[in-house]
This record gives sequence, C-alpha cells and structure tokens, in this order.
Amino acid sequence: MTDMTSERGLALETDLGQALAALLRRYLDGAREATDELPGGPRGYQVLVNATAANCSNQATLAQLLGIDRTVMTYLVDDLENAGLVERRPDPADRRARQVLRTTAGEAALTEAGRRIRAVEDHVLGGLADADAQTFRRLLAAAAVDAPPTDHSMCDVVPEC
Amino acid sequence: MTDMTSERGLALETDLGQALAALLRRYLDGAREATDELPGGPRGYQVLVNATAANCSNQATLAQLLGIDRTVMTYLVDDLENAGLVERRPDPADRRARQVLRTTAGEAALTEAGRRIRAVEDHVLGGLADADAQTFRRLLAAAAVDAPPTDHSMCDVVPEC
DNA sequence: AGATATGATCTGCTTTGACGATCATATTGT
DNA sequence: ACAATATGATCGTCAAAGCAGATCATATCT
Repeated sequence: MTDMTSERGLALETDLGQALAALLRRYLDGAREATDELPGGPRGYQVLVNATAANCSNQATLAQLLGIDRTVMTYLVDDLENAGLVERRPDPADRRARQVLRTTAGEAALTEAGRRIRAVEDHVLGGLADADAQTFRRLLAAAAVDAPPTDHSMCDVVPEC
Repeated sequence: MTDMTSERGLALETDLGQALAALLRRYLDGAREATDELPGGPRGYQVLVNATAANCSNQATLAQLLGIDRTVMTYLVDDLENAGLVERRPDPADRRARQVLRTTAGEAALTEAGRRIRAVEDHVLGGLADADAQTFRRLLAAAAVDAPPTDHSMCDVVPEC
C-alpha cells in the first residue's frame, strides 16, 4: 500500500494543477448539493457572496472577479433577480452601470447556503488537521489575492467604491 | 486602499471555493500557453504525466483520476497516440483494459512541458514566500490525496498495480 | 459451457460557456 | 445643447465537454 500510495501521490505532490483541480472538483461536488436551491448553483452562490455595495459590484466587476464571461453573468443575475435574491440598481456615481445588491431575502439565503457551504469546505479539508487546515486557508487566500488579473483597474479611480 | 483591499479580500479569505477557483484559473491561463504544443493542452499534459506503468494507467483509471469523462479520454488518448507520445497496450493482467504508456518521445515532451509548467506553477504561487509556497504545496497535496472519490476501488485488489 | 460483468469505443443529444456584434444609456468635448 | 465617445448590458452564434445508450471484446462466476 505504501508503494502504491507514494506512486499515486507522486503526481499530486509534484503537479500543482492536478492537485488544485482535484480539490476544486471535490468542492464543487459538495457545493452543487449545498446550493441546489439557489439559481445558478455554486456560481449563483459566489455572485450572492459578492453582491454587496462595498465591492463596487456591477456586473462587469463581478464577472471579472469570478472569472466568468460577462454575457453569462447577465443570465446569472437575471435568475437571481427573478428569485428575489438580488436587485439591480443604477450606480449613483455612474448610472450606466448597475449595481447588484442582495435583498433581505438574499441575505437570508446567503446565510443558509453559507452554513452548508462551510460544511462542504470543512469536508474538503477533512484530510488536514485543524491547524494545518487553517494554515492552508491562510496561504491559499494570500496566493489568490492578486489572482484576478486587472482587478483594480476600475476601482482605483473610484476611491469610495 | 486598505479598506478596499480588506473588503475585496473578504470573500477570498472566507470562501474556499472562490480562492481555489481563482488560483486554478490563473494556473490554466499559463498552462494553456505552456502546453500549446501538446494535443489536448493542459489535459493532455495531465494524461501524459500519469501515463506510467506504475499507476495502473488504464483509461478508466486515468479518467477517474483526472475527473474527465471516459468518452473524452478516448479522444484525448487518440490524439496523444497519433502524436506518438503515448502508446496503448493491452494490460497483460486484463486484456480488456489498455495501458496508456509514454513513449520515448513522450518522455521528452513531458520533460520539456514539465519545465514550462513548473515556471507557471512558480508564477501562480508568486505571491507567497518560498517557504510558504513549499508549505502550501505540501498541505495541498495532503488535502488532495484522498480527493479522487472511489480511487482505491480497482487498485486495492491488484496490489502490484 | 453459459451467463453475467467490465473495459473501450462509437454515436447522438444536450448543456455550458466563450466570442463577436449590437443596442441602450451615460459621459465628455465643443 | 448636441455630437462624439465610452461603458455596460444583451442577443445570436458556435465549439467544447459531459451524458446516455449501444456494440464489441474479454473476464469472471456458476
């Protein structure tokens, strides 16, 4: 078994992409169940998480932040809006743009879904001791922070965003 | 800026899925370039990495390991085989299954692509100090090891696999 | 030997997501 | 104020990938 494990784990240990993909797959497997009440599934959840005024949350920014196409974002927000979880509102600073904001119902849905997602996250990191899991989360966040490519481009010029 | 950064980072810090996805996206952006000579791109590379006799590398196992559909795996291996990078060989232990093994040319291609992928990996983890990056790799591998769902099912009964 | 199970391939279907073009609205320059 | 420009949102098209079903070859069980 030890032979096999070491052989098997070799690619996972050396290949960052494979390990990341495996972990994300596992996460999404659980997240799909945890978010089956939300329109858009895991992606709808991510939008909901970020649909707050503090994030200058127009659709383009959200799309860029989550790495999905802006045309897909339209349908995603449509569905969330039809479900009454978010609402579109013209940005007072630039009324071409439309902010995507959680409604009260959206807050409640987020709280509930967040609880279930949290359980999934814990399950995904179940192979790590608590301290290691915490360290992993910290390093992951640090590595990911500057991941969104041209993230600050539109917020730099709008400080109050 | 600090306000914005903390707001912005909030989702990344608390939401495992979002951070994982952002990091993987970044990896794939680089990996696509790094593997543009290989059939199948990043996925072809992953297959190539795992196409070794030590991994009981039949197509079903590979597909499960990489989380891709078995019908897609057929085409993927077809392309790699046509490019002369791997060869199919009936498993002597079970001639229904076909082992996918790297050829000499495949080894060379893997070495070259691996070098470029390594650079991408380093870039992806560029936000971390070297020691932190190493820790992250270690924890990621540990968390991912038992990720492939029913991984051991077919190898448990074939010890020499 | 016959029945059943598994692996690989092939075929068709459906969904998803990305890309390009277009439309609507707001901002800027004169 | 009005044209020119810019930005964001939407629509239509298309390729990639997953999914289900059927077929064939080989293995295993009884």
